[in-house]
Amino acid sequence: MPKQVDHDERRREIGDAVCRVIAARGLDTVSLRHVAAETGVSMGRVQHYFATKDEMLMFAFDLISERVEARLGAVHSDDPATYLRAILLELLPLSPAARAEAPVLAAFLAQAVVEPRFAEVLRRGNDEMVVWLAGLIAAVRPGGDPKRDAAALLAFADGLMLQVLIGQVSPEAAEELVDHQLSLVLTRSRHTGSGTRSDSSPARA
Amino acid sequence: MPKQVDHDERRREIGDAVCRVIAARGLDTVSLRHVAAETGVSMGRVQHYFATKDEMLMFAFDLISERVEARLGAVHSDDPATYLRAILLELLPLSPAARAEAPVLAAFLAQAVVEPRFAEVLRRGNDEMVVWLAGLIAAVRPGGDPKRDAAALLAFADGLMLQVLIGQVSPEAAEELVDHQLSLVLTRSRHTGSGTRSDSSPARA
DNA sequence: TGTTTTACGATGCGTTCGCATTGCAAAACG
DNA sequence: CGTTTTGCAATGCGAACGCATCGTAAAACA
Repeated sequence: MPKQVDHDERRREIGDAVCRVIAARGLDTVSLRHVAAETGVSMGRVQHYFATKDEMLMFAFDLISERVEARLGAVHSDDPATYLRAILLELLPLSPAARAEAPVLAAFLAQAVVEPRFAEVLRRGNDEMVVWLAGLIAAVRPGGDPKRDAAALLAFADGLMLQVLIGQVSPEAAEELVDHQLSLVLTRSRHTGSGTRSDSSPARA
Repeated sequence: MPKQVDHDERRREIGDAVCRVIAARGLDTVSLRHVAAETGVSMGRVQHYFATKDEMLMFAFDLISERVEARLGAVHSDDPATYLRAILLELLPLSPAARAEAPVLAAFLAQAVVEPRFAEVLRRGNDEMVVWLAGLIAAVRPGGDPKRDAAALLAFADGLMLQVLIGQVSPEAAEELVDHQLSLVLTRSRHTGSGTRSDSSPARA
């Protein structure tokens, strides 16, 4: 046999190329030939490490998921409010690493709308995030409904990520929006009731 | 010539089929043949009304954009807070119409990340929304930074739309989150400062 | 050292794609 | 009423696709 090769390492190389293709031109432009070219190897090699295109895409999905997770896990702070802020900012395409990964996440997020297999993985990750963030929120501001606040913050962060990606919101503005949103969530929100309804009309025409 | 036909009507029929294909199986599965089959006509007809696939997709994009706009325009209320709430809820896949359009929007949103032509249109629509919502916010709660609040609400709504689409958040929970978020934004937020920073450490590891 | 096994490059196959071309029935128009 | 124009179906073409197959250089193993 030829030189013993690190199987997982090779797979990561190819998976990384898949992510680059997705980030540069979209999930639908991923083909075995493009990925091979991006990796700088032959198509046969790609096929050697992935039986099907689908398996390759799933691997790439797991790969960026792990990377985002690692990036989030590397965030630390003793102060829960600072910690929370740092985590939210890490979800946005602000750092070079996040800027590289966010378009890939966005592509898989959209694909999850029509492919339940992706959606399931995303839901699991999001559920973990809700629990995590809720703990931090409760530490900063006891009482209220920390899980609800966490879910709202995550929706906000996801939407903001996309807005930054399409150039709707600048990185600086995004950071300011995060700070503002955090100040809203962390300062009060004691009540558990339904919120804002200020009259009883059906509000639709 | 054969029976005079309403050109725009035919184009809308086909564009509608494009949206259905996108919603059911994703933007990348759109092909002239699939669209023709979905419309129940021959491929030649599709080609007769759209010179290129790209033109067809752009038309479909404009089509759902107009529909969402129409849906938002149909919302009315005398009370600004109720009005604002109704608009935000209309952005979520809660009604049957919105449930049909949201997956299409999500697909184009993701495509906009790698195709600037889509991004530009989305940015314009979003800018209008910011101005619109900011006016309502200012009417409910004078002072503060209504444009910032509007931008934050839109990011929140976009993210929440996706979370509902992937089954992460139920429609009922989404409605409650909107109410909660509105109560946060509309009740106070007087300050203009940078927000939450609670210590001076860099917050990253 | 001979054998086997591994890691690939190369090539081919059947399908599907976007798009161009062609043909023709039918109705509007002179 | 014939001519022209329009609306479309049908078909063909080259490219790209995922995937299967085959061939082979090379290293681990006996």
